[in-house]
Amino acid sequence: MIHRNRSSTIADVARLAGVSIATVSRVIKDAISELKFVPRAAARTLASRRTNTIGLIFSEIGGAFFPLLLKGIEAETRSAGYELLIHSTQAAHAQKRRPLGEHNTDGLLVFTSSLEIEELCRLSQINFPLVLMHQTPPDEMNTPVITIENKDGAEMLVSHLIEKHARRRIVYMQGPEGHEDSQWRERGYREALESHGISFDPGLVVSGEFDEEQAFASMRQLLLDGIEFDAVFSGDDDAAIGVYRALKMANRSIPDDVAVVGFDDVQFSRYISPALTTIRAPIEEVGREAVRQLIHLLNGEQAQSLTLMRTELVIRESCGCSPKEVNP
Amino acid sequence: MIHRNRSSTIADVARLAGVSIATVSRVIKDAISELKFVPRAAARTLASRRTNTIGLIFSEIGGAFFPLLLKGIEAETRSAGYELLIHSTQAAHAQKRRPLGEHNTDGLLVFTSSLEIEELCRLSQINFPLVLMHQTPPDEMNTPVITIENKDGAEMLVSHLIEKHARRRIVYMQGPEGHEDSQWRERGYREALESHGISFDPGLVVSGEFDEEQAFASMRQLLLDGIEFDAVFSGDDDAAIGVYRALKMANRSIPDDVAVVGFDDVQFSRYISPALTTIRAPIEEVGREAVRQLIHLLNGEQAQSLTLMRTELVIRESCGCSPKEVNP
DNA sequence: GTATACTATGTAAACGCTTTCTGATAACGC
DNA sequence: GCGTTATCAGAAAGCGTTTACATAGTATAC
Repeated sequence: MIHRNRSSTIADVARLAGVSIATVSRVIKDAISELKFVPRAAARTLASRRTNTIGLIFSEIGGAFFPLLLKGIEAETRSAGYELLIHSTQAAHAQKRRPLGEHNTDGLLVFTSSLEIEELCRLSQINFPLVLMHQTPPDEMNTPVITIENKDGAEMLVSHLIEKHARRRIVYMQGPEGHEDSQWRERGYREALESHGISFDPGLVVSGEFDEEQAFASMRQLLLDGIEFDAVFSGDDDAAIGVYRALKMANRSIPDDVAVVGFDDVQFSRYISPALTTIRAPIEEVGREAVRQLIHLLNGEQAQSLTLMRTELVIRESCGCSPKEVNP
Repeated sequence: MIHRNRSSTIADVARLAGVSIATVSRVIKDAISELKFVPRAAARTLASRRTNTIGLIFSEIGGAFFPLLLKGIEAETRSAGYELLIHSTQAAHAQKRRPLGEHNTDGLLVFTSSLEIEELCRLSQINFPLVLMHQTPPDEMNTPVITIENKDGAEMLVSHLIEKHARRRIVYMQGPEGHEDSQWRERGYREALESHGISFDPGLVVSGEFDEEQAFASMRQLLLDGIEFDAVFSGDDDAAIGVYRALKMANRSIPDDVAVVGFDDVQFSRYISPALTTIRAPIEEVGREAVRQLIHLLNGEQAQSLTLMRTELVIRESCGCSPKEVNP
């Protein structure tokens, strides 16, 4: 704020109104618009010990997933009267930068594993308000978590492939190592197989990293290796794009030769060809709910320790269902 | 030679301990990390009169456009050592909320018309560092602007439709009223027509609002009205989706009956069917550059008053070119 | 060996607001 | 009428840093 030239302070307002500074601080009603007075956030923060700001820590802003989450978070944060400071821990995890924390926010929203576990513990220990999204905290930490029904969703999806489309050799394209969403989805996948009497084949689990390119590469390899399969459960929709590309390149028809399903239902999923059958995750709502829980914490109220959002099967064409059954 | 027993400097300690000064210095650092000391941002801000924070004002976080822009902005902001405070002026424009400004940021990035013109002027008058994206400032304001070659892009696109695919009745689906990108694109559209001896028909300009639904509705109407056309230049890629839907519903083949082209080249553009021919706008780079210019301003240096980013024609299938010519 | 320039260190004054405290005045009960 | 309590301004004490200033100590030059 170097460039402010003689902008009015609370003292100016007090003088104009003929009252004390304290009065102005209390009764910030009149005289303010007169001088276009805007309280200096830093001074306020320093005195009141509240930043009035919520921090969001995220890993990758790129994907199709992020805008949905952010939209929910932004809207809810705003309507609660808070500011939003965002921080992405892209690539250089080792960056020296001081992360968001007690010094500049009232509370933190943390997505997946975008924050080192030790920093998480530190914040938790000093009782700093924290809400996790799509990540279970270590046992000793009692931090609210918002996540989605990954297992149920995956199970629905895979069961659909088995029951409606008679698929038996279903590839699971998993996400990044240790990614919780991916682990739960795999569990759902396995349970669906099991409950339909299909034995689990580790050779059908490949790495997709929730990333188009990686998914493409893994799919190519699978095809080159001559592994047989009649369906692919792509860990998320982004990876499904890579799967599509690899299959088309190999002249395998989707869904006739290989049925493909995704997870998340991001914007493009309905537009790709064939339209992707997937699981709709209430991503925006996850964001909103996370903020709500954090606000509870900020107000000293109790927060719900686990919020599990329902997921929903969205049937389109890539599983083998016909376009007619599809609603746009 | 220590005359008195006082005055132990870091060098004395070092000498006495038989280690280097650097070692002693490191000990101090250790003490800091030992106490997990993190300077309070507010106090720092108050004393130094710098927030070390850049503000971003945006209107709609939803679209496919936003993540790209944000990614560039976030990365560059971070690498310059600043924090990022984001604020969206969605829907309720009249919200009482105090916007980002002198009180909590060092400078502001403003996208399109997401900030009222009078607030813009106010900030400009108090010499507050400001950078505009995709929006020309009022004359008296000397604020740096980053924008893209909208006109050139549009002209390339339309010329391609005319020259390569012999289209003559080309619909322009414009963006929101007063949206600068849209205005320039229309100008490019008109110039392309003119330079090919095609007269401009106002009846072929319809409203798409850069929005899928609105584009869908306008397209339906056009079809119902029986207006003849053999191509559609959709103001942006989001709207192109709506155009696709309306045309498919009316059983018009893309690109045989109607060629469709978009603008922006967002993530899904290459995946929809047929793959969308469009203009690649360096959105992420716009974000980066905007931050760079703002940093210049913050450092008291001169900033470039206008940065015009080149756009590039991306030919896919929706214009009528064959898939073979396409690179993935 | 002294004068001078320079550096490191300590001290104290902002920074602009919130909040607690204090005294004065008003309202109230008996 | 007096004493007690509620009400309300104004005064003043922070809030946790930076920074300007003063001071002491050290190196450099003659």
